[in-house]
Amino acid sequence: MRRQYPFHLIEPRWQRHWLQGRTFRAFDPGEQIPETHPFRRRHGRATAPTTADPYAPRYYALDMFPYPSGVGLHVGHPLGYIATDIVSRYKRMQGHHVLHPMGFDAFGLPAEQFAIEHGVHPRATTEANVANMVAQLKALGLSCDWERQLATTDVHYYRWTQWIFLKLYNAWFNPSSNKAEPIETYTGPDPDSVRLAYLGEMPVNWCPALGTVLANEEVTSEGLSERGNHPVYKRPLRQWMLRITAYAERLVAELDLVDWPQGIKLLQRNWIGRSEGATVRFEISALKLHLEVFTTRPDTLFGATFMVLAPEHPLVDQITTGPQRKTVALYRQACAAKSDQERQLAGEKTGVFTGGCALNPVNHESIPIWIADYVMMGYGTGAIMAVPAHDERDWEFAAKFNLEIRPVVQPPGGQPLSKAFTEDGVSIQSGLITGLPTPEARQKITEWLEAQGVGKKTVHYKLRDWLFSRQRYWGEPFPILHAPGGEILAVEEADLPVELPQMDDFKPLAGNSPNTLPQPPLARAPSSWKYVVRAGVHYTREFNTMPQWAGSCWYYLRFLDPANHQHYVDLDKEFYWLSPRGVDLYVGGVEHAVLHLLYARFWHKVLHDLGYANSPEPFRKLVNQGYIEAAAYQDERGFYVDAGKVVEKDGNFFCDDTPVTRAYGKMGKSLKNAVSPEDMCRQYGCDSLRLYEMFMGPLQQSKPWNTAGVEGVYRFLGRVWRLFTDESSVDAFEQKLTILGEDAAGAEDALREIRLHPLITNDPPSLVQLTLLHRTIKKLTDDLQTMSFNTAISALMVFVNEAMTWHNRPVSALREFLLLLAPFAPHIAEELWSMMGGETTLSYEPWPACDPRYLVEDEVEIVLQVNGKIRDRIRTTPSATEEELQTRALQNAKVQEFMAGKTIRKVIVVPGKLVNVVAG
RNA sequence: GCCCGAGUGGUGGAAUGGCAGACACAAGGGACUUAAAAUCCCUUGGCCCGAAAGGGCCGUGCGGGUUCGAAUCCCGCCUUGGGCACCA
Repeated sequence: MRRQYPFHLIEPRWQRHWLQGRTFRAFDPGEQIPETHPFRRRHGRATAPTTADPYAPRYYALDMFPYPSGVGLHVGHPLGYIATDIVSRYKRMQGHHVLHPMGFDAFGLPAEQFAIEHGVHPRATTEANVANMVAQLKALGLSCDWERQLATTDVHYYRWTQWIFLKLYNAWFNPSSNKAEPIETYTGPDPDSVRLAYLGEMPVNWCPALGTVLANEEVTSEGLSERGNHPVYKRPLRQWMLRITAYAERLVAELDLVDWPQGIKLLQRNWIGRSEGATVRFEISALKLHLEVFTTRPDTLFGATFMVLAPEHPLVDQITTGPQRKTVALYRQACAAKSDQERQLAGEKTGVFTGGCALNPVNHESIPIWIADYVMMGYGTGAIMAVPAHDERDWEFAAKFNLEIRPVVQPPGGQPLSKAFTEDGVSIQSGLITGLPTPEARQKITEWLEAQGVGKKTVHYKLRDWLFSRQRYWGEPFPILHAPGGEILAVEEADLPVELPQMDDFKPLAGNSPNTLPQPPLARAPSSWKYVVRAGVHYTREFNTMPQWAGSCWYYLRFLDPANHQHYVDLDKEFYWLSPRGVDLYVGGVEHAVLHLLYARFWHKVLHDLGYANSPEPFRKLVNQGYIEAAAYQDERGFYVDAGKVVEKDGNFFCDDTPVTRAYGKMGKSLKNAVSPEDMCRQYGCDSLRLYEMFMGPLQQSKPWNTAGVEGVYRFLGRVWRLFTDESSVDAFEQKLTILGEDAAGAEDALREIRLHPLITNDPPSLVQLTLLHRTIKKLTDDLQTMSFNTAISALMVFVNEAMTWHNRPVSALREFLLLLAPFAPHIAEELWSMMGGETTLSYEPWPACDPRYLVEDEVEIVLQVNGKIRDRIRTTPSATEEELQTRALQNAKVQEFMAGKTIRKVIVVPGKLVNVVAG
């Protein structure tokens, strides 16, 4: 296949030019700008010509940074990077100061697993992988400020991750001010009980196969680890927790401040799971005890005919009466033996009676107390009042164990209940709230409970505190020391970082038994690291490490000031780039909806409360790119075969002559259908790759990769090349290349011998040419605003297809076109720009302005309809009045033909568009 | 089970109340060429009438509705992707 244009010379040349010229350096306010930098010509101020105009609008475009995995990138990864790069380049041309950084989320399981598999230290593999991926990313021509590159594993980075942890440890959430404050402002008896980072002994998700505990967010709904699908067990362990629940309310409410897809907001809201209700106190007079339950339907209290406790509830032993002890003990044992997964498979309800009874506070009836595993210890108080008439689960339980079902809410129709009625209705048989509709009943009974001192209005959340420690080597060490007596001492800020010790054996101790206990690898670290003396006391370091999410919680802040050794980020820079509402554009996969995005918002809010960040939210606008899918092929055994080896014959697929079946899935290693960006760049050039990824369809949508589809945009760039260049000089150049060798030293110089197309002239563009140009400018500007890259590229194609037929090619129009093309295909645009006499780079050239004069049309086509069906079209001036249009429509032969024999009932005229004659 | 999103030619998609299928891919035909590649031109949703020019009918997952007019709005269903799942 003949090469469309010499991208293999053009692309490296401009990538080198940008890098060496520091073209995409994001200058901070006050920073010295080199004399010759194109940024200076655009943004240098007359009064302070050497620094950037601090008042120019700034723009922060960010990608979710990648893991530096050993297999590198496939063409699915750059989708978002290309999108933010196009926006960055566009914003730069619009006069914004653009910050577009890139970094690596290098701690955590994948990097460590890779290191274990290859028997090398994770530091070494991480560094090699980062270097490889940087090269891959640079080859895409991203306009990143590489001087800000960082990795979460850099000591100078994780030092500040540890510093933020100390801030969390030394802070508490003050409910009266509704924000985090330094722990010193806490006046209660036990500061350790309110810290935002605390050691808690609680049932956690223990995954023996991974040798570590996991956060709730890392466990799937099947009770398996999100990474690797290993079984997970609940075990009570003493672990570091972050008090994210203190922020539950703000994490829900302040979603209103950000411009995110509704779906993502909904996912977060559902995960946080706010529900309003009441806590109600049930006395157990015989034992001088009481039980608290949480209910969202306090209006159904009069229908509570029994109570149910979680099997693990701490009061079960006291409540259980003699004759029931054996049954209860057996049932509790059976429950404990079940994994989360088994317990979630909701089969028939099980449970046993404890023998105890409690008093319903509203009517002082004595009701039996049961235990059942459909009540979870982890939500509410671990105990419920059961109202079988109005709760499906309670109904099922009552039906099975023959307990009373007492309706207390009348459905609108009033028919007798055949199943639980859970909607709103009118209270009946309910004392003081009888006759009230549900919302009022709920409010009135809550007030009554509060007045009686037996209950209060309560808000509950599904969100649990964040389990923050891992029994892994490759993570940030905690800046925490343990005294022999168990007291905790935080490492002084001045003593940070706590460096990860050099170790040869860093493998986690994995096991198959759920009863193996976590053993952090750092417990095997050298004694010199493990033991610390402070003020004569011998301390042991914390052996757990932080989870992968820690580093990604704040990297967008460190990009603002990556080399600062005094502060985690300079507050003035933070204010400049992030105020008032955070990163301007954040693009990444939807899979981080409740993990990274929730954690990062939490940290940001703490930093904000403590005065270390100005904005209340980290990410103002979020866009989720879709997945790139690709055909994947399975053989008879169901194993995936290398998609690159599959051939199609008459609609069937074969790999090495054995038949295989086709399916579509997310591109990646596991489906053996990855396509590498390098292959694409080698064959078509990265401008084509960029263009194709954007041309495939809307960014947010998942779509299948089709390598053949690249041909279309590649041909388009070939046409662009031929629009500008003289054919005979290109032929001469190609011949010279053949003689010199493709990559010979002189090859790049030979590029300069290519002349402009002879039809390119300095003549002013014609009206037709200007009309096309300005329509294209309008379309591109609108589409970039909404990130509709696919239709923007289509408009560029329309322009070129049209311009190829022109008899002259006016310089001014072509230059404007290049500026429109530049964000999408920057290399070819730069090359042609310089051929057209441009100096240095077009990156800071002003974005073309659309002149509305050229958008007005002197003639429009009007559609003529009869009863909604198109019968003819007429051409007319855009200013034609409704009357004129109506007259012309009614006189139209085709219209009359279809109206024949009918009477006109109505005529609808939409000026500039259509006339619809309604006849019958 | 509940909550979101999607469903348009052979394919990716465009059109978000006013011309369905922009722009591409693939396919077919032609020009150029010794040949190929590349390039350029033409055809390309289905069915029907016509020798042709041209014309008609149907068509945006399915069924209903609102409207002069619906791919687009509303109701019900089907398929599919994702999230949650005994959350009191």
